[in-house]
Amino acid sequence: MHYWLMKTEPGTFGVEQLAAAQHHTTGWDGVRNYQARNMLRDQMKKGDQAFMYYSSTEVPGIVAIMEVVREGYPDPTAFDRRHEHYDAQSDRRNPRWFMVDVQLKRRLAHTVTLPELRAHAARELKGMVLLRPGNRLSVTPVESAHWKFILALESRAPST
DNA sequence: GCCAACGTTGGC
DNA sequence: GCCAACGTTGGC
Repeated sequence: MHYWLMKTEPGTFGVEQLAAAQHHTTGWDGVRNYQARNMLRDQMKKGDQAFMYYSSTEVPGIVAIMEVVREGYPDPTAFDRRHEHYDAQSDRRNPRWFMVDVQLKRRLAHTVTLPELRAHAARELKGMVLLRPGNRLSVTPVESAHWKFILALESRAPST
């Protein structure tokens, strides 16, 4: 089993919306970056776990755990002329963009914040892709040791 | 195939 | 709102 981190902006799609969705499940559509696309299409497997991460918010951080419940398939929003993620270069015969379905497993007891993660960037979370300078990938792999450590951070007192 | 210009991401 | 970092585009 592999672990991932998936970014979202709470104003666009937040954990409340995922919790309210049918079967607590949503298609993670709209990713328009080739590196992220490759992971969605080729690497993410049913049963993999993913952190839901809030970016572009007052306190960025990890808010929930999700599970991949459907493996990569073409992102239909790319075919929809009226959709903001429409891409004329993607067609059904040769789709360019892919997505997976994810299901909410649980919210974290409290947000594990970016500053909190950064505090461990030199040791326990060394090499974590999210923490690499200039990283902008919206889907990143998470090493299992890092995953476990972040869950241990969750059970500590919330940082301020 | 290089690389400058441009657009986007996302932390601060 | 600023801006650094990065990806993409397009002229040559």
